[in-house]
Amino acid sequence: MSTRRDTVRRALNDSSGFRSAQDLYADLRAEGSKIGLTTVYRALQALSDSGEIDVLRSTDGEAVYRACVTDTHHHHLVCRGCGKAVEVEGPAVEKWAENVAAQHGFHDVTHTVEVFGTCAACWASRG
Amino acid sequence: MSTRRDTVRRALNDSSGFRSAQDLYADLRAEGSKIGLTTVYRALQALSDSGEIDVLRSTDGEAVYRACVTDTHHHHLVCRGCGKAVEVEGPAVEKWAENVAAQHGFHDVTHTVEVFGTCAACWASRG
DNA sequence: AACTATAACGATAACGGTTGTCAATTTAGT
DNA sequence: ACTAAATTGACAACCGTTATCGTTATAGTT
Ligand SMILES: [Zn+2]
Ligand SMILES: [Zn+2]
Ligand SMILES: [Zn+2]
Ligand SMILES: [Zn+2]
Repeated sequence: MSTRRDTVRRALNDSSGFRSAQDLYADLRAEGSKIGLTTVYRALQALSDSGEIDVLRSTDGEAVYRACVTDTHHHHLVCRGCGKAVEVEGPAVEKWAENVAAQHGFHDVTHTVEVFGTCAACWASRG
Repeated sequence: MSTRRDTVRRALNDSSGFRSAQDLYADLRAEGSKIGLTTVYRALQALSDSGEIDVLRSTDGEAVYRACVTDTHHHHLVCRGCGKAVEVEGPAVEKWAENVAAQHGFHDVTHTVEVFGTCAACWASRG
């Protein structure tokens, strides 16, 4: 198994929120690593493909990644201020998605559900 | 009010699914319009800013737009094959999102919820 | 209608995130 | 050690989007 991939995974583990490839690249270079940007992208791709990390698109189209603790299906509550993310489950949402798809005759259904807000800390420090 | 903006809005109305800026540009040029790509982007931006159309990010990061019939808060059931989209409501989801955010002390909450699948027509024609 | 000020337009260049290329380096197997 | 295969990283290419800027259409005034 690749050393670089482990490096990227560890860097991602060190963060509590979603990070972009370029974020992680900057972090690693800042701590002295000689890793290349291409390798960071490749590692994230591989980790994402194998389901080890979660990926979603930020509002401006950038791909952001997270090493989640939960290994079952879940969603995220993300702070707009600091980027911190909480893993959440929603049985009601899962049911609803299946039902609404079935009602309209859709098959092979997936869904994306993300909740955004301002966390307590950011809310307090903003006045 | 701008003529070009109306042109883009009409082109979008003619489609039942989400379309990208480049899709719409291709459509309009194909039907003889001399519109420029920049203008299509500008029109979509303006329509999106004024809330007249919905925008979301496709899985590969491209921005896609739709002229929705419903003018209240809603979500979408989108066909992966033909792009057709159905507007759906989910009171259960709205409740859940609010609750989960409140539980974790988050304020000023929004959410994105999209359901993807293969519609009946695409499912039948695919075997 | 003619003139002017203002806004809209479109070709092109620039931008930013991402992916492809390929030679160099590292790793794994013998 | 020696070799074959995989990994790496600098660089260029790609693609969607945005900024620039000279041109054109629109609206208001005389
Ligand atoms: Zn926060
Ligand atoms: Zn789910
Ligand atoms: Zn379909
Ligand atoms: Zn909603």
